[in-house]
Amino acid sequence: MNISAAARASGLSSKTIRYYEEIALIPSAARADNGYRFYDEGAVEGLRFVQHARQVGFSVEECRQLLQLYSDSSRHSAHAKELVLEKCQQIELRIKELRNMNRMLRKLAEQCSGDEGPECAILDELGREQR
Amino acid sequence: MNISAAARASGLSSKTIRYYEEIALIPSAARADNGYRFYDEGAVEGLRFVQHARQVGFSVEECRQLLQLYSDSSRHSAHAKELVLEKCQQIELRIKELRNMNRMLRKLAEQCSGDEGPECAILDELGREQR
DNA sequence: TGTAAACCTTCCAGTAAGTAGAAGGTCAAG
DNA sequence: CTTGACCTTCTACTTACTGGAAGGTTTACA
Repeated sequence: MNISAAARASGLSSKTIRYYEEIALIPSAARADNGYRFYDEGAVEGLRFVQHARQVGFSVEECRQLLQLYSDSSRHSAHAKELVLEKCQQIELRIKELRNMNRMLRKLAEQCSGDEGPECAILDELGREQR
Repeated sequence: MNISAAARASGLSSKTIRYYEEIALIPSAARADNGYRFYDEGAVEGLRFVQHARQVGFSVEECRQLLQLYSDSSRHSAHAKELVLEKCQQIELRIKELRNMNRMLRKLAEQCSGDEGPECAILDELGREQR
């Protein structure tokens, strides 16, 4: 399986796979005689693992930790669970922040007539002092 | 008012103010004889404007557009309102994405016993094929 | 046999929005 | 006169890739 097939199989792009190898997130791929990288099922599993972890919000560095756990036979599942629950909390916090922004934006939009005239409560409000 | 007072007054850091000047988001500050930047109320208003716009989720480039509107006497308030509502939608989309991630994370956490043993549904699941 | 498309390789540069730190000048207080 | 808190510019680092250039390989087709 060459890199673009591995990309299809894992949901990553070829570029991203090379990048992950470069930063040693994944081990260096084996090479064919012509210098092309090739991937077996085990290698693709590692790629998928990272893709899924990234997809649910883990950073690349966090993926590194998860991969270590993945290949550590003496791991405690509590450790993985802790990482997942912590990530949950981070995401919930971010959602709260975004909801707050949205509330402010809607308040701004409400105050603006949205017509052809130049007077605009949004722009006025953004320049004003208080919170 | 020197840069750190302007920073306090606007809610930005001195570093960020210099950065915004460097990328020409805000006009170059006036200079005192000693070479220090100084800011009058008008300049601080510009800084506050950007701080508020960033706070509600506009990118620096979007701030540039908003500042143009801000200083355009022939503007239509509809234009500002449109930018705000579009940003609302972007944020709502992002919230949906984050909620989806959270749902997946919670599902993973549920399946994991979270004990001292090595078998872990989270890690298994991340390496597995399907969605 | 030639060639064109579609792969692959490496390397360099750029993105967003700052932040950190170094080296050095200035100013106010005691 | 020194100490600390300012200020200046400059360079480099961050995150997680993405784009593109230059060049090698493989495969399909005329």
